[in-house]
Amino acid sequence: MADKKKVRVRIAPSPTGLLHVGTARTALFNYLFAKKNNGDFILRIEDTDKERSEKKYEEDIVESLKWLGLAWDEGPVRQSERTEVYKKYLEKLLEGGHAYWCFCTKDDLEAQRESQMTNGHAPKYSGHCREVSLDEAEKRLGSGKDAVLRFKVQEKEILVKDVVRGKVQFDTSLLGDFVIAKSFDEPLYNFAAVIDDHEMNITHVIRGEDHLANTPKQILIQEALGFDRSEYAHLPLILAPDKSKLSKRVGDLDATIQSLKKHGYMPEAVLNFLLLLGWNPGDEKEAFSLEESVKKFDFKKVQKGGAIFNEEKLNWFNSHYIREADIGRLANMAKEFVPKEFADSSMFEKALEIERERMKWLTDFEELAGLFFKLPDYPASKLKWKTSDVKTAGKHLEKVLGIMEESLGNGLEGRVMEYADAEGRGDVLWPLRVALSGQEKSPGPFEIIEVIGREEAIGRVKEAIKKISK
RNA sequence: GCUCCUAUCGUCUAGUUGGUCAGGACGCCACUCUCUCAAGGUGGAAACACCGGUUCGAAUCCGGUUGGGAGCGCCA
Repeated sequence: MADKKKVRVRIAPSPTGLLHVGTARTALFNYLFAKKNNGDFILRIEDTDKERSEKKYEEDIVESLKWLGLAWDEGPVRQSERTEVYKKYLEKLLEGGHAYWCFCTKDDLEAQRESQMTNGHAPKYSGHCREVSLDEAEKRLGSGKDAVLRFKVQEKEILVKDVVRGKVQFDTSLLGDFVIAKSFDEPLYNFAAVIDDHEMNITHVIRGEDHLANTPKQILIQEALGFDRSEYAHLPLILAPDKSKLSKRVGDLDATIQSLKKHGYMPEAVLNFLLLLGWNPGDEKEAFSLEESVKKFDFKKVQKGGAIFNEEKLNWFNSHYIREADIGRLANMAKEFVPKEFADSSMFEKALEIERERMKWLTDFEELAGLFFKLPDYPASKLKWKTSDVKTAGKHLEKVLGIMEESLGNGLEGRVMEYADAEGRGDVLWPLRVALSGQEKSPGPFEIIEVIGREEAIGRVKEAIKKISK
């Protein structure tokens, strides 16, 4: 049958920290590839390390992925709940002579590693326990000796066909017998990942380049177990501005999704930014919704070199999406970042609509929009237009006040503008706007009136006139 | 040290089979719009790491050099 296997990919983070932006991008590319091919995207929690894994981090992974909108089709599957599965294969490997018990102590291994390094060799396990027979090993185990399971590495050349990198060759004689489990109940990453990818019918392993060196080890295990080899795609790394692997912080941001969320970034901005880090659509379009990305995505356009995390560009995407977003949706997101009295106010959405084009982050709203809710205190001198004086400002304000009091319904803006055009826009509009906002920089006077209402506006103008006459 | 990966503006990148004023975006600068700010519009500065080859012609093909990164765990 020539039927192609259904595409199945996975994102497999370990819950040892908050979801990293690098992991998020890997998740995105997995998601895009899966959806593009009508395949499945699976979430697998790699929590075999009991000491370092924490439930709260798993929760963060789930929450962050949801926030980004990267919906998975299966999972979360936890490796910690699959020890029986791994045990079965561990036994099989042991029986087949592909693995053996190793009784070497950590100290011995450490000393070995160091001497190898100083002698200019790649650190590699000596194979010391390789010849210990299974009977003998079990005897020692029975007498309470500590041991780990090592994989017997067959020395050979392995050619990996990587979707983004092309052919990559490895010499496994450099590897040394690596540890695949601390015990029957404690499998380690390279082993557990292979078992799961097989059992879950993963067709394409899409992951960060930092895993490239693990690939030959995993292929060796696959071969020993008679598994099919999956397709591999190793994504370039996201780099910090100093070109090192992006680990902890970028500016005052943590390199985690949670940190981005807290700083007032929109999920679509983060996604769009991550999408263009190491991938390009082949044309000059830059703004992509998740749906559009799915249609456009292609591994041929994935970059090979690492990409620096450019905060400025992320910021640009963010302000772009703040301006573009559906106002109701934006309001919902912005509510988390403003005082309750703002969020509950009937002015909230109108104010947001006006201030959104000035916002770089959702967190900007509170400061920008404060003037709507409470007129800031300001000195009378601020009402003076640059080519004029305070007294003239007062005169114009009196006149505008008159117009405002007369214009009950519409027509206010037209009439004020008519007056302003006659008297000089700056002379009229500047004092008006400062009277309404109390600030040198603000939205236009009519926008402010639209938000705070005519009555409040009249009050503020009267206050300005009072300030001047004092 | 060893193995692997990688190399176009400051940054993200376009550049299918060699011929482009080396294109776009972010950022930066100028101008413009404008009562201010922001947004918008227009324009500008800004790159093929280096050295050799192959060729009439190389960012593109080949070789080397240098730089950068990752990995080398009883972490993932």
